[in-house]
Amino acid sequence: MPELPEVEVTRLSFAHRIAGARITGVRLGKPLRWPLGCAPLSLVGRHVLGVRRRGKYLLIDLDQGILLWHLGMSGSLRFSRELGPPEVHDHFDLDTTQGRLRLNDPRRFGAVVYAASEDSEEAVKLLGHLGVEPLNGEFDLDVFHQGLRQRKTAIKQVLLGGALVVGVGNIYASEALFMSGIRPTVRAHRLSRPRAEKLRQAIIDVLSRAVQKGGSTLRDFSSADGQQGYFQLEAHVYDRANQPCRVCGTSIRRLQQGQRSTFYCAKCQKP
DNA sequence: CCATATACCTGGCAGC
DNA sequence: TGCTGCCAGGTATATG
Repeated sequence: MPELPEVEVTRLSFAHRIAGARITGVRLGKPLRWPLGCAPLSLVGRHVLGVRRRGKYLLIDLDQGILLWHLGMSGSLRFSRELGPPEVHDHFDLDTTQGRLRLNDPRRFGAVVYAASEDSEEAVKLLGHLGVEPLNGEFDLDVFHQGLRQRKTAIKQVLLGGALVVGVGNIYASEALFMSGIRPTVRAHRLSRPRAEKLRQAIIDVLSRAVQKGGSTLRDFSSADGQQGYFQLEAHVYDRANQPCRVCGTSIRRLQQGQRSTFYCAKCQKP
C-alpha cells in the first residue's frame, strides 16, 4: 500500500497532534519485520519532538533517540485517544499523553525500530543508502540523469530500487512513466536528458498530486485520522489492464518486471 | 559496483 | 460451499 504519498499523508494526519506528547506505555503484538531494538519500557517517559519522513519511513524524533516506522505492504497508522482493545492485526501501540499511536499491519512486513540517533548503525543500515527526496527541491536533473546512465536495468526497476530517488513504488512508477511517455522496459542508460527531465517532472507531479488527493486507497489504506485516499480514481494505467487508455483508447497492457506487475499504454509510451 | 531472485506474511478473489 | 492457486502498495539479503 504505502508509497511516499501514503506515508506523507499519514505523517500530516498526526504529526501536529502527537508533537510534545510524553510516552506512557508500549504494547507489542505479533513480531514485525524487525525487532524494536530496545526494551519497550525504556521508552516510557520520553517525549515526542516531532515526526519527519525519509522515503517511505516515518521518523519519530524523541528527546532521546528516534523511532523509525515503516508500513511495509499492508500497514497503516491510527492516532487517537479513542482506540480500544487491539484487534488481530494491531501489532504495535505507542501510548502517549496525547493519544495512542497504533500500527495495523496484516502482513507484518512493516516495522518499528528504535535508533539512538540518525547516525547510529541501525538507522544508517535502513536509511543510509536511500536516494534523494523527490519533493523537497533536492531532486536535481544532472544527478538523476547521470545516475540513469550508469544503470542498464529497465527504468521501472531503477525507480523501484530507490537508490536514485526515493518514495516511488509500484503504483506511482507506472503512473510517472505513463505521464512522461516512457515505456517501462526502456533501459535506464538509454534515456536522453530531455526524457530524464520529463520523468523527473512527472515523478514530482504525480507524487505531489497524490499527496493532495490523500494517497491511494486500493483496499485498506487510511491516514492516522481514518481518512481514505482518492488518487486511485485518477490513475491512468495502474491496475487498469485491458481497459482503454484514458488518453488514446488503446488497451492498457500488463507485464511482469522483477516479479512485480507493470502497466502501460503501448501507444502513449515510447520505447 | 550492478543485476536478479528470494524471503518474509496474511487475505481477497477467480475458477473449479 | 470449500478448495486451490494467484495476486497484492516493500525491501533487506543472498547470490551470480
